[in-house]
Amino acid sequence: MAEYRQATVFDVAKEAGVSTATVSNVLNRRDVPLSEKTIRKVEEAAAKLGYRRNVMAASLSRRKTYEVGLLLPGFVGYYGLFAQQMERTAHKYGYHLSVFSTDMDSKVERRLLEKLLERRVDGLFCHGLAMSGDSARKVVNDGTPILFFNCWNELKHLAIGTVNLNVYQACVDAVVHLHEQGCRSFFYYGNKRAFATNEQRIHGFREGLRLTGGKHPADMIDVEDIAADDLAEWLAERSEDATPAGVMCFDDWKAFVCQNRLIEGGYDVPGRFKVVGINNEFVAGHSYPGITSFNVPYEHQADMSFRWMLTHLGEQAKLEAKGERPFSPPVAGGEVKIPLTLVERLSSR
Amino acid sequence: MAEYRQATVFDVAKEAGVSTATVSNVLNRRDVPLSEKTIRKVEEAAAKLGYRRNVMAASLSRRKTYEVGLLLPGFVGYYGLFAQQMERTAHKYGYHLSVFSTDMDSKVERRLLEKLLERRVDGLFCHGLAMSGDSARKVVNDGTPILFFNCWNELKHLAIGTVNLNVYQACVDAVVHLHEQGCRSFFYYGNKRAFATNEQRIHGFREGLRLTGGKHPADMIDVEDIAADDLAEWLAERSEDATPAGVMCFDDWKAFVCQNRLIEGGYDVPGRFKVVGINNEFVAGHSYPGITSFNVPYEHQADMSFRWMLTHLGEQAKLEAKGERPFSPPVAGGEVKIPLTLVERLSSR
DNA sequence: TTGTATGCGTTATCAA
DNA sequence: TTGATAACGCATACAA
Repeated sequence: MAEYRQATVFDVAKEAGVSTATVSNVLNRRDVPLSEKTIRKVEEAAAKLGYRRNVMAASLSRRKTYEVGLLLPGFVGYYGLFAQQMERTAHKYGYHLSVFSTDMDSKVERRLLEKLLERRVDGLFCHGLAMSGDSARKVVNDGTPILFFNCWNELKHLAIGTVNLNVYQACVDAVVHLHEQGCRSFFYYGNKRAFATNEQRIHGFREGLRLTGGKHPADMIDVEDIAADDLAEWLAERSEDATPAGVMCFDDWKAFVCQNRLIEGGYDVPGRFKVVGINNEFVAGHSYPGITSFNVPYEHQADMSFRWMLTHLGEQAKLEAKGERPFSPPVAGGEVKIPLTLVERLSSR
Repeated sequence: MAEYRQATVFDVAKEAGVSTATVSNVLNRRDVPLSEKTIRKVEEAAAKLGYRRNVMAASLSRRKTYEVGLLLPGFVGYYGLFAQQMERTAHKYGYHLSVFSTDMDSKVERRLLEKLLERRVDGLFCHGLAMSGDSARKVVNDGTPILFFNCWNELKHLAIGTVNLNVYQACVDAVVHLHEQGCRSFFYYGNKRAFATNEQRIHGFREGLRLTGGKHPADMIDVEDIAADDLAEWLAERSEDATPAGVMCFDDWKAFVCQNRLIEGGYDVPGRFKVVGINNEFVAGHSYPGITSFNVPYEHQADMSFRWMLTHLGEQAKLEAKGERPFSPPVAGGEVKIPLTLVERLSSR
């Protein structure tokens, strides 16, 4: 129905018998003084006409979009859950979030970035795997603030800050945990294509080995080098039968694949092999055996990221209105580490 | 760096020594005739100044945003994968996609919808579970075209069309398949809270029972009524030991939970119980035993939806430019059924 | 083939 | 406390 033109401030102003400026003032609850009567008049007129503000016009006039971008390598697993939380957090602070997935394709990445800048997003949140150096410099040069999360490469110096899950520490903890559970040989099942986010885990894994005495046999596997079908055999050949071997995996999905291939091969989990993942996704909790993992405080990570960004954008007022204490970020360009917490399950008991 | 004001068409025009209209014409490759020379001049000027079009201004002037909304009940599993595909498809057709998750909360739904309408989206894609009647009517009344997917309730009559996965037929096929594999008793493990999308499956399940002779024992289970921990025992009590029982599940995640609880309870899958899911997610393919499921043609579903919407928006030209055959939608307000294809795995062999 | 002028719907700056 | 009015950046009918 309704081929009527949408009502504008102008229509509302006429209906209420005031000026457009007054309408705008009422509807945006500004700091200017307004009489109760005009407020009521305007609000009634707006309701009557079904007025709905035009975001384009407002953004154009205000020279601020209240839109932020989120650039991810993909949509599944951790990425999707983080996106969902970021969206909630954005709305909580009165922002609109545009989520894009680069599919790990640099052509796509460049195109999406261009789209984001054309939309004049007020700020950009970006996963370390989702942005190249060229793109990052383009954004900075454009004057758009960028905040990284899960970024461990040199690009982070271009950002206003970085919010990282402490996967390093998680891997340290995992090895220590596996050792406590009786493991005397260790494997890391990783994913080269995840670059720095993989290397962080490797560092943690090594540190864990060091802390547990130093000289247990250990080896690295990568999903790129060993087909899933060969995984169980590969692990069995390289580990003793007497004591359980611990397998630290890149994430829950790798752990899931690893554990299922082991079981398929007839190896007992957790008797012969113990498995640990990261992210504590649904699949970890509902597998049998349940997969030991690390819980991610999504809300905390998202809130931290957003408050940092808002502070940079000079929106402290907004934070305080939300009852949040004014956020004092770490050193500009610094890094915040979000701790992950171990969730023990049958796969490592 | 760069606290310069962003370059505008005006700046480009001055730099190139032409008018803003010419700049706009060149940059939008319109149907108007343009001399090679001015095209080059304008493009060089734009590149030199790092000009980037302002989407707000363009949308405002054009009275069209090239933005469409996608309203989902959540972000995980099928929803997330569909969102990712819709985003790709949107970009392919030159549109921007704003994805929102209602989290199955009607307050959230209303707020998000309002945001979408404020942004003057050209159209709205909406999951059947993500929109109430009031909201749907508000959208229609607003004049914004809406297209549903996976919607089986009466709301679909408010839409320009509906694109549904044929889960009914999938369930029919599943029961027939399980029967062929030797099952002589059947269960449907569903999810009441998914309303119509659950009922479609139930209808299919019943039809499958009818087709396979009619009088095999069968029963319904719902995730709301039976705790996952009790599931295995519940199923065992209600099925004979002599022949395998088939469990058709709402989706792969339910199948995953079901299968793992059965294995945990010491029941053989697929010997004692055979399990089938829907959606063919990663978890189905990489479980052990692999879970028989139904593959979803995401790209097809997304493309079909988009072309339907674009046709409604009068953008046939855009479709043809993309080399697509002009889409002739089914009856306006009609329903398209997307077939799912069985993927056999060990869980039902 | 190119330029002029106007409109798009808000917000913000003044002045009243 | 409220009202004119000038931006905001782009697209487009119409004129040249």
